[in-house]
Amino acid sequence: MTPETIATHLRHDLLTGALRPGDKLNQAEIAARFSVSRIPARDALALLAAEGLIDQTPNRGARVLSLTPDEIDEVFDLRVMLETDCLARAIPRMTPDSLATLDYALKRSDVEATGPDWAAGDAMFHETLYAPSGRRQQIALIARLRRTCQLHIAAWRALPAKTPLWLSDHARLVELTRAADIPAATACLTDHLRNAQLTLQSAMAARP
Amino acid sequence: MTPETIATHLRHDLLTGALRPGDKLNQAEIAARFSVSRIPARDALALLAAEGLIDQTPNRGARVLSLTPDEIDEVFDLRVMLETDCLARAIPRMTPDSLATLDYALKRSDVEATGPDWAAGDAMFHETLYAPSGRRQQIALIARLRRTCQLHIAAWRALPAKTPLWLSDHARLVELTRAADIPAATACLTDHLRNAQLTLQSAMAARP
DNA sequence: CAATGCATACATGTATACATTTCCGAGATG
DNA sequence: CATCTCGGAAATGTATACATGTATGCATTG
Repeated sequence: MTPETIATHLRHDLLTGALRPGDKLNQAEIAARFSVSRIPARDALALLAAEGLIDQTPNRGARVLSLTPDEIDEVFDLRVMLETDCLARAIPRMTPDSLATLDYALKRSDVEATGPDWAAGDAMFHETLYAPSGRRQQIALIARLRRTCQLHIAAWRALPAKTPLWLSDHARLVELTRAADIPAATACLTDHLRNAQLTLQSAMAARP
Repeated sequence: MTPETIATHLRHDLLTGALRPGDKLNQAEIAARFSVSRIPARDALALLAAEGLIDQTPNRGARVLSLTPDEIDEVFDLRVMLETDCLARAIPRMTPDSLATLDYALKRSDVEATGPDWAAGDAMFHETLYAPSGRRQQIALIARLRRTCQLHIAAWRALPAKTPLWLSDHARLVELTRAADIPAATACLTDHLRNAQLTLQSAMAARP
């Protein structure tokens, strides 16, 4: 059981709502759960801290990242900026191959949408959408910001109710991408993200 | 000697060119240098990895981040996007107080510009410039990207020769910010960054 | 009764020792 | 002569034990 494996399990818990913002992560508990000493448990926490999913304070342990509504707005603004730019760069570089891969990703995310790991399918779809841009740094940054949002979305169960909506958004994104209509595609993506933002914000406002 | 302190020292070495991209970071050496066991040395490396300044590969140690010219271009593109946006948001929120602070930051960066830690002064100036935007996530992201560039700039000694140029850019940025001329200020900032990008690229091309 | 200080339990941080993996070069082999 | 294999040295990873720091409750005090 390596630190990466442990981090993967914990990441899953974080992104599915089993661990919620503000929750404390105890080294000894993690060590016991995975039958290792505290050292690899610490290493796993360091990995998650590097991804920005948890906050570590010296001598005070690790807590799940907890963003304020204002900070969440900020992150969504960043995502709109970075993701629309990435999509605009990806569209001119789409090949028949990458479009076929995208179709496949759409189908897969459709299937996973009703399961417990719907977020993984969503993330996979968007990664596939942006991949042809070839912007690895930017894509990694986007994935990171997406995860911090997903952390809160999962905790407030803010999206599953609107699954049909974002699935149709995805389908439309693929259409517009195939049509190489950059303005419409980026506008659609912006809408898609702003919707998620609103849904999350109202969920957080309803149950603080 | 805490891991944070060790990381601070190492970060200094990284951003001043004492440690260059691709260099290996040996846990035992770091531990010996700071008279601690390997555990805090490992923790310090984890902190630097979280900042994106080094790459860690399991069982194969840590190496200083080494970006390809293409990746550097990508990072500069991201910086232009994020920094101009941040500046555009900061300008309308400038107060007499923040402008005075900015003047002070300009003077300080001027003084430090000829010293060995010129980069710290540069970073401080830009942070002060963006601070009124109130966008903490964005500013943190910018600082991170700036550091990855600085890592390469220091290694190739790519900027010191052009110090007068970027100092005058800074002065002009303050002027335009005081005049609340957002288009001109963001254009100036874009130029400033593109110049740094070109200088670094040609330095890397000259001595690969 | 509120506030402060203290003691104890608990969590995190560090050192040492040992296990495992990787790296590098000597030697054999085709 | 090039390539492959193997062995030892060096580096990283992990477990255990101990040290240090933090938090919770209770007693004390104003």
